[in-house]
Amino acid sequence: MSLSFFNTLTGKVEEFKPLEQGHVRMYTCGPTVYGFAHIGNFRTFVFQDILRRYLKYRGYEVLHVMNVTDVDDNTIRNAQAAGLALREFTARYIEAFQVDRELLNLETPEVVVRATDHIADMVKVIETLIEKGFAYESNGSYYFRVQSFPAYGKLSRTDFSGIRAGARVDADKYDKDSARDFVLWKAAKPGEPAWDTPLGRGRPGWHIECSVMSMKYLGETFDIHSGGSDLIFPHHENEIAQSEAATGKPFVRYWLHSEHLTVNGEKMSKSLGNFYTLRDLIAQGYKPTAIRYLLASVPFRKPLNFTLDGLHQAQQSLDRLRNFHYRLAMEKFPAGENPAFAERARAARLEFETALDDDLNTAEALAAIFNLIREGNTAMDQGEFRAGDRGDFLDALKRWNQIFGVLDDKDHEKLRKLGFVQESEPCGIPDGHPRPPAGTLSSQEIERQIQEREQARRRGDYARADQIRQELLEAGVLLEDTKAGTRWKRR
RNA sequence: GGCGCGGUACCCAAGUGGUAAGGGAGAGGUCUGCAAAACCUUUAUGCGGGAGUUCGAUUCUCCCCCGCGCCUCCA
Repeated sequence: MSLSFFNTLTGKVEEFKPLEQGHVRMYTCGPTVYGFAHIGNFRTFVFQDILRRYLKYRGYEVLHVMNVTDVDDNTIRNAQAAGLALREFTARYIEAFQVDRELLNLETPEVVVRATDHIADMVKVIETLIEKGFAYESNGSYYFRVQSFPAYGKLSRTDFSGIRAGARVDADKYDKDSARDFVLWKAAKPGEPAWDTPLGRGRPGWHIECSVMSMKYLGETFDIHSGGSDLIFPHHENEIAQSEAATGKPFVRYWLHSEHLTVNGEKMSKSLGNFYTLRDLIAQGYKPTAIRYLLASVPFRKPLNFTLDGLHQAQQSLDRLRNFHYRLAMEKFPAGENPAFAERARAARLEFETALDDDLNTAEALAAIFNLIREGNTAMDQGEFRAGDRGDFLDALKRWNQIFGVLDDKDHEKLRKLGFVQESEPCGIPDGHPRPPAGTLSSQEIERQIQEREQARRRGDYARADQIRQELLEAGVLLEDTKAGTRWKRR
């Protein structure tokens, strides 16, 4: 089976064929930087990350552009509330977003662009739309005339030909010819940031930035555009209208939309106030990789109901994965090899590739790797696994992890580096179980104490050995005595 | 009202016209100085309800029930 995606535009799963062989040009809608992103936002960003990783895995050269919306009603309002200039205010949350991305192991797109760096480009496209008769001016603002673009509604499968009864017009804010028309350029208001342009003094509307920046870096027609399902209408519908009206060419070939993250069965959103940021969860002692695992484990087109219990389960699953990886890497096996295991590892690889080829079915890809783990453990327990089989299994895990990006536990290092781990500060109590303070001991110190415990064990001083183990546990470090030696984990 | 998504074991969650992946949790077992951890085994005659098509449906069709999303703030 070849790589296929569900395309919102056609409503079907379609084989993916990029415009240019071997190259993929894709645009993803990034955050509006007026606060910390919440994990609902990150569900989409994790999906987009898995998408770009898998495209690369499949041998494509990926040119990925992501935008940052740094001017809109929300950013302006919050910047004013904070008493900061817009640019200064948004810079803080852009930085926070980058920190969160690093914690979640999200790859950096080839091009990251800010709306306010592209005002002139947007003005040019709006001028083109005016020249071609798709846009009009009203009280210093400019609007796209939806009626002039017959294909309007093709993405969201909505028929706008009839007059909608009860449609409300926000005429108190702006003057539009029709309720459906959307703003391209907003006339300056007192006290708001504004740019002096040939269109007059004002600021861009939200939708125009994505059209302009995507086409600037990717061309007038490109392969993939993705975002959360709430962007289908009106944002992406409007992008299509603006872009295709301006160029006369198809805008995007494959539209990919992720379903929402819910909490208690309701969409997680800032307006509902029912959201968790990454930082909220870290403060409660949860690991960023566990969050990534959870967000990645449900296929992107399925709703995902977020619970702390679910996050705990994700953490446990991740431990199982890492335990096997550790055992595979560290345990001593008899010399030789068993060809059946090389074949088994290869089969597992094909299974997860087939799963991901099918519209990025991450749940099946997980099943493929867990089946390999179980069979590997059994073979090791029964003494059938050979030293020469190690490489094949490691290779399968490594390839799987190129997509999932959760196998290595760098959480503690990253949290420390990024200033999240305070010396001697205890973790919270996430699920009713008290947790010992974590992060106060360096890896070197832990290793040293393990050495000391080993010596105590060898001379039969189990009282001392158990004391060290207990002390480490109280410092948030769990010891495991395995055949391959003593292993430690931070809790 | 229009459009769309979902309802699978205690929890999370795949999937197929031919008889239910995987993970968590629970239970049993193995290993270990001890404990912990780890590992193995095990847990749905059943896939929201009803009718139909079929040799056979959880999977297709129709009707119904429930939850959620979008319908110019929103990943």
